Amino acid sequence: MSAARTGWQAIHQEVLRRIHDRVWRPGEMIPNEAELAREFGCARATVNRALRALAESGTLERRRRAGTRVALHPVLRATLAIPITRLEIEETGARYGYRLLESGLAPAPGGLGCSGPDKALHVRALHLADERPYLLEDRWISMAAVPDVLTADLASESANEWLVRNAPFTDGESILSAAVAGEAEAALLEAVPGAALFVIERTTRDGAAVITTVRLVHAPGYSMRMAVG
Amino acid sequence: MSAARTGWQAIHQEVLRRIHDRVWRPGEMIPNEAELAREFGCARATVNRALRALAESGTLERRRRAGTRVALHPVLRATLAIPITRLEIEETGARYGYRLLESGLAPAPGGLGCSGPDKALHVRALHLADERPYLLEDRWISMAAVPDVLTADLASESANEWLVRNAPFTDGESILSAAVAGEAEAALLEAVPGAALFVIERTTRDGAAVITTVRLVHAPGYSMRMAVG
DNA sequence: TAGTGGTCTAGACCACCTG
DNA sequence: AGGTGGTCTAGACCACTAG
Repeated sequence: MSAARTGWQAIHQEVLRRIHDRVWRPGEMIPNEAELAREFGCARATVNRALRALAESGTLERRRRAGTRVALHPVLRATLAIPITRLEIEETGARYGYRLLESGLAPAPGGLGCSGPDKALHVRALHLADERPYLLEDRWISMAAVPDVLTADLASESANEWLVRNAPFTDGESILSAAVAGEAEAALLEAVPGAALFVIERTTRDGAAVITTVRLVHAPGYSMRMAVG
Repeated sequence: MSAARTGWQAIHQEVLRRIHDRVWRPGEMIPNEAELAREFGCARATVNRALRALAESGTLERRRRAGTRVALHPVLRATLAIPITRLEIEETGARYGYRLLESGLAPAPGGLGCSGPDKALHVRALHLADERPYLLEDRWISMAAVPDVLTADLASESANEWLVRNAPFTDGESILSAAVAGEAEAALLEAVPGAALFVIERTTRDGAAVITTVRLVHAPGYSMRMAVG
């Protein structure tokens, strides 16, 4: 198990047990750090280490002066690892394939960049698993933010992978949704028109500047697994 | 900003800057804690605090004896808050509505429980936003794990909400996918048959015992936003 | 303004693992 | 075998905020 007989993990575990067993109920205050340190016979810093971990995971709510309480709405946080598409496919044991469909400069669409009509690189590509369509990628890359992308050979390496290695970013967001396959998409993904497709639209930024916006359309049958807890 | 002139957050920020500016490149080793402590003029524990945070976010990889290196594949972790459905709807400013469709005991389906054919409570319900269908919930609740659920009034409070308050869990998983609306689902969600629906299948456990398995089918147009970074 | 968590320190010992 | 991160300690000061 993840048990620990000593140290901050033991305290972490014991606090979790008390919450689980309703010794400390949601919304209730728990003793302060000094008190718990006395109870567990350790330094306050050790208690702090355990309670901080529980606060970071959303189990506890801590505020100076106000003290520590059990979170009222156990805000579940699901964590999702977003790998490079090639690795995602190879991890399933399938052979990875990649086909560049289209690549060219074009005026950037609305969302990309902030200062007027920037130039952008528009790339469409298909990722394959065991020679079968797996993911359709439709991407805009800001030339202002990543001019070097012109030197990349996007026929042999996906924009996804090149960007991960060469375009540092600070933050971004993803929007997940479901969409019906149109005729064009269906043909590329070897699906029937009308099939349900899992779509991810992701934007990544470096500070305020948008680096890239991408629409990822998965072949039918795709599902995304997330751990909870 | 999230800047900090002193303390571990300053070190956290400076390390991020060096990675971002490619002073330390992906896969490269960085100086050990003692060295950095000398450079920054602080205690080793302070450096440890900063580097540990970066390791937890996947930016650094740390191993005893081997040292600390910049993560090779910046494993993006997207965090998703899973609120109570009622709160999720109310946060958009819409009026929340709830309609219990069906509730009854039945032999548990395959995945639920581990020891033979357990009894389970099968609940189907519809969540509404501004009187319009928002989410169709089809849930199995293990009677072995949560016998008290029989005392709940699932006509006035959703199983979702009752479970969050009364059935502590330790872990679980969610699977996201896209599905085509069948006739029955379409009717309930006031959608056209053939529409693309966003589906979440979630299982939560308490230790080894499954508490509940639920299939959540969202009305067309639903999307889920996740922060990246 | 007093009490709480947040952080830092200097030192120490330990667990792990690579070379 | 020895160096690395992981952790603990005892004490101190600081930052925030409820009352």
